[in-house]
Amino acid sequence: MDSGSTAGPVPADQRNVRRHNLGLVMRSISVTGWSTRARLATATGLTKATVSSLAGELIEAGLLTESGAQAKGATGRPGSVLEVNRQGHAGIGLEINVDYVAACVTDLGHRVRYHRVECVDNRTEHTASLNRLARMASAALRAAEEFELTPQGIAVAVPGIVEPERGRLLRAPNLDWTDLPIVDLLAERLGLAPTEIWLDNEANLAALGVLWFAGGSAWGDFVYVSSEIGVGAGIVTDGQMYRGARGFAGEIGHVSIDPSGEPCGCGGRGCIERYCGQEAILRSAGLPTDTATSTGNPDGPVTELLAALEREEQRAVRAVRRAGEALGVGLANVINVIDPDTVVLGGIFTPLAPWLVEPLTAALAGQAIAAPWSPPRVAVSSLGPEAAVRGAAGLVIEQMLSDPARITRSGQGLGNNRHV
Amino acid sequence: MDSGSTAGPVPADQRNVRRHNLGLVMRSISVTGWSTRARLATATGLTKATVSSLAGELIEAGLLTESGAQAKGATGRPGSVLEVNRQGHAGIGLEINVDYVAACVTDLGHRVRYHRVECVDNRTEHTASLNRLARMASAALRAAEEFELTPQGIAVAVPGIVEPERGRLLRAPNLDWTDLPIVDLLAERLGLAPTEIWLDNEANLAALGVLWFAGGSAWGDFVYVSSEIGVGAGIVTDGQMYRGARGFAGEIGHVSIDPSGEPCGCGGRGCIERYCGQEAILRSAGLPTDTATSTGNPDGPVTELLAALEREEQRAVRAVRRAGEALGVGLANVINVIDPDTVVLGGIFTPLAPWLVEPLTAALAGQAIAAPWSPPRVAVSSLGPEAAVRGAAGLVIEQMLSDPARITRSGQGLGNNRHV
DNA sequence: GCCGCTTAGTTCGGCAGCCTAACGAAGATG
DNA sequence: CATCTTCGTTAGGCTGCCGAACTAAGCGGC
Repeated sequence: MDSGSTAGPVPADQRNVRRHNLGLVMRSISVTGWSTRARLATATGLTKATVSSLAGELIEAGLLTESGAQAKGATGRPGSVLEVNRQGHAGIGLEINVDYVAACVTDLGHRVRYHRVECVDNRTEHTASLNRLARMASAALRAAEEFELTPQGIAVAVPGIVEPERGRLLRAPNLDWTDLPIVDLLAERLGLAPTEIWLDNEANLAALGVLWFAGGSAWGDFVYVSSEIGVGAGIVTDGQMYRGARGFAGEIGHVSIDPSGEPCGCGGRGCIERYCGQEAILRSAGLPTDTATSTGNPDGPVTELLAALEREEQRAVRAVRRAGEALGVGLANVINVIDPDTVVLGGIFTPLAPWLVEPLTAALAGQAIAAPWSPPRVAVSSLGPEAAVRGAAGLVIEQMLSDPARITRSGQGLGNNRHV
Repeated sequence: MDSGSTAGPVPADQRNVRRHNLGLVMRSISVTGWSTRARLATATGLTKATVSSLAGELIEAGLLTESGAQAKGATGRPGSVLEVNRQGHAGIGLEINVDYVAACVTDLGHRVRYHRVECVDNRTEHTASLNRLARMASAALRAAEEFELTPQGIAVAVPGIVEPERGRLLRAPNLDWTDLPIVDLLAERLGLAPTEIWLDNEANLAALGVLWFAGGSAWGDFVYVSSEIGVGAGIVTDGQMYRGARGFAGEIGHVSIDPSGEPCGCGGRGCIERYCGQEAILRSAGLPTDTATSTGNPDGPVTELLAALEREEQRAVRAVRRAGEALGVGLANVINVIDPDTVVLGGIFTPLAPWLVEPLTAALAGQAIAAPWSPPRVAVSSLGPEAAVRGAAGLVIEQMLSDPARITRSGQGLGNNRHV
């Protein structure tokens, strides 16, 4: 939860150079999985001498491991292999959503080592939900310990509008929660410092999850759109999340595609959510909309919808096609404004994609201004509803990758600040 | 036109530190107008020793001037005043728009030293327009020389979609120009290297113009929306332009507010431009839409519209109010997606603001999701149609401010590369 | 008018961190 | 076993920031 933001202009000195280059080496290894000092030198543009020094520091900090020599056979001395240390640090991701709570543990190699989901309706008193979340967090921390991983932070995804600097949830319409200092409440329950816990919007973190865990870097700048109970989007530019001035960016669910349309709970009319939200699709398909145990639940109404689609029931197919069309119209507007390379569909859009994509693409082609000579790419996330928790855990991991110096300096592991 | 973009990850060394700190000092002086070494040290967080060294280099490069001592009277030795050098380097801005061509010269202090507009219809063969533009550029260069300013670059604003890296105009619907290598064509006519000329979208540069020449830094992240013949927007985040993956960001004119609305030339339906463009407003006000000599022309139809509004003619007032409402509905969607602090109105919206803002604000309040607890601010640019040329000239200036090292190193002034 | 006080700017030595160059290490090849 | 190639380390040099000491310049008190 450390601000990390631009606290005004700041002078640079050699430490910045070091920090930058440590991150550079870490990143470079992270994308290819492994490397050697010589390879790193050519990949990063640094000299062998400097890479040696940087690598030494990263190994010291437990971020890299040196694992024997490179496969022999080639001419010349074989390099010694450097890998991201998968036995060292870890990130913890948590998620509260309308109808489930989830936790996961990820190692520095972006491997998911632990993952739990509990289906439960959180549209009630928030205390119970937070207690449950704290229990799951504790379990995840214990699991990490069993794997001999030292967690370096916790990130929490929530389906609402957030003030990341202060760790507050401002408003979650679909949970009916308002103005909750989630980071503080959770820190207290876990006995951790609030600076060790981050909070962000579910769609934003899901976008990052897709970026880091589903090959999203190949998509360039992209908009991740997902539907669960609500419809949200996360915008990724230049490998970074675009959060907007106050962190409200990506509220695509309440983009209007028909100003004279049906009124929405947000006060507006004709919001995308009214056409493409889970409930809207189910209703228009003539299926029950009992969302209490839907998304994560194999017996939920989404499963029923999928079954109906498989059976080619016309009402279901038409409902999904209409949703795709509406989404396309709304997304075209988004594309005209932010010009992404790709649109990525997630959440329940992932399983619905076979029926959704064609009408969506058609609508995009009609309205997106750049469409004629560079039509927007449409991709489907393979993560489905897991994207957000993974993104949360990934956030912690990525902080280590891009600023390894933090670990180099600070004491190791979560919760150590208590004793200072 | 130098790419400057991220050519992959790049190693950092002490030179980066120097570059950063040179920029820091330059920026710091630029915002306050003047400073002293001691003040700079506290303002930037650098030490006096370092600031001294940096200032020396900047003076050497002609970016700063040292002008006598600070006003006496206070206790202690008075500092010696450092100012941005207004007699040194300059930026040249050019603009081609539908019904005029403009040029301006700006000094390092963001002062406009020269400004010319010629009203002319450019919706014809582009050769004539480019010839005219080159003539105006030459005149501006001569003017700079007369002021003893050395131009460091030229930036060109065009009303269309652009590939900034290659300096090509891809498509300008309102000019009916397609795929023109404007930078190359202009460089040839002026005998300059293409790397000394930048090209960008008119709305983007206008947004920067507003940021740098009309106190826009107080607005935080903002969306600048202007209407001339078309309706365009520029998005400024963190003091920088948001260009999107391919530079098409901000094409707000073709955001749709009614998917069953009137068809638009872009292929879509119900585009904002059909409601808030200059022609649309004039037509719905029952005025002639002869745009050949409108925006820059005191006898043009916009002047007539303003006169009608002053006379409180109902048809004109209703037309503008309807435009404001439509713009509000469209902007609400934009705000929900990119969450700016402020919306800034420019172009012909500037004079229309007294009649436009109220219905616009009302529409925003109804549909923007964050409106209830932090309503979007609406501001009006004082620059009107001059914003884009100024932004273009400012772009050159800002490059010098944020990376003074470029000048420190390179030969002085435009066109010197010819002789290398 | 001299002396001390305060603030400004410079000089100098120290240190971090990158670079170049040279060198030892480890395997392949003949 | 000598030679070749590539890898990684070590030593020395340079850039650039910092801290501290020093000089500069104005003010005010006696």
